[in-house]
Amino acid sequence: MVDKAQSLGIDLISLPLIIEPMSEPDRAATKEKFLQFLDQKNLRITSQRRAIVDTVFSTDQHFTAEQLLEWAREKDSSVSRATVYRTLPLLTESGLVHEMDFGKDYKIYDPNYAAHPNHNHIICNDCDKIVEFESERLDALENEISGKLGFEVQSQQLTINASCEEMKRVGACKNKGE
Amino acid sequence: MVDKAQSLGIDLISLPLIIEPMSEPDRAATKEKFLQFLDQKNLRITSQRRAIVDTVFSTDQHFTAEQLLEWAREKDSSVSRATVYRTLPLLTESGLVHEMDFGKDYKIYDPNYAAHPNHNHIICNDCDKIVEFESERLDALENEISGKLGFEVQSQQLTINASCEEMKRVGACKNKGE
DNA sequence: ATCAATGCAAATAATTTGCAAAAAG
DNA sequence: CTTTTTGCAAATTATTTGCATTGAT
Repeated sequence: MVDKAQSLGIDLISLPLIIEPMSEPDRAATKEKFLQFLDQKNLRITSQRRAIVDTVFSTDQHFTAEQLLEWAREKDSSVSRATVYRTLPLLTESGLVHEMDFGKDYKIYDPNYAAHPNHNHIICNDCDKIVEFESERLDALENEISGKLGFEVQSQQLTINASCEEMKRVGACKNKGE
Repeated sequence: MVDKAQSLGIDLISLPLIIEPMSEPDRAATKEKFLQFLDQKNLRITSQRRAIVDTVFSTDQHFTAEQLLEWAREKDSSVSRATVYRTLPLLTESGLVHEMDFGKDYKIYDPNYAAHPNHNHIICNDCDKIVEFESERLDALENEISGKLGFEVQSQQLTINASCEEMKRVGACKNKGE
């Protein structure tokens, strides 16, 4: 996508981009990285961990701990809630999954940071849909601001709560129902 | 501060600004707004609510529910934890205090949104100090990005986790210990 | 064999809530 | 007086943890 746009002479720097879903090979490669991460820490690859990891990297969807438990149990019914909660910190520590808090009473996990380490979220207040996007201009501005204030950015999270313009015009959100 | 900079010909749009603490009169006016908010909802101004509200708008510091309880009890020892937890949603609903989640297991409340509705936070990983700043360029970029993606911004939160450059050079964080 | 990892069930901790008594208007 | 608000203590809920057992290497 980037190559195509560049060949067309489009100025990508000025474009905010909705991020593409990770491809299956990308997800498989990310899973492999996580297995290596476990190996480096001399952690064992149990059948339960394998079920959890397979689940996490089989989707580009956000998920909660409870959803992960449910999905992982479809692959291996012996997976317990405790093991899910013990595995999630390993996933976030590896940097391949990010933990997010959108003000609900549960955490949300995002497996798309491996491919898009600086992406951000717009949450539609009408349909609760979450759109992921990245913007190089935004990254640059954050670096500039932080530098002027005497800091160096290590990570950042921007969440924009928004309404669909469609909703206001037509009275219904085009994203509704997904 | 803004006027001074403008008279000097400084381009404020390009400057990220660390926000100034709210002045005592500003805080008093904000408290008044909240009392009006209670009145509009036909809610009673009890001695406990008065102690809580006096506490909240006597500072520009962030606080937790537990801290608010402790501080409010210094003004009125009859304030209970339940009343604090029942009053916090009123404060956030009024828009004069914002609830924030920085990944800890408790919420943090910020009374500075009345004066600076779009401000953001840089958290120093070395000393945990939180710096509040605002940037019109950032606001403009967020609006532009949202618009291109078909949304209209309603609110936003940007948190930058950063390290002090001072820390890296000198090995100690100049903000440490506050 | 050895030691990490598991499931279970109990523990934690922030926040919420039912209820009878107290207080605001 | 009437209705809201309170404190208390019990409940809730996501997450964490102790421990005896199981399983990976």
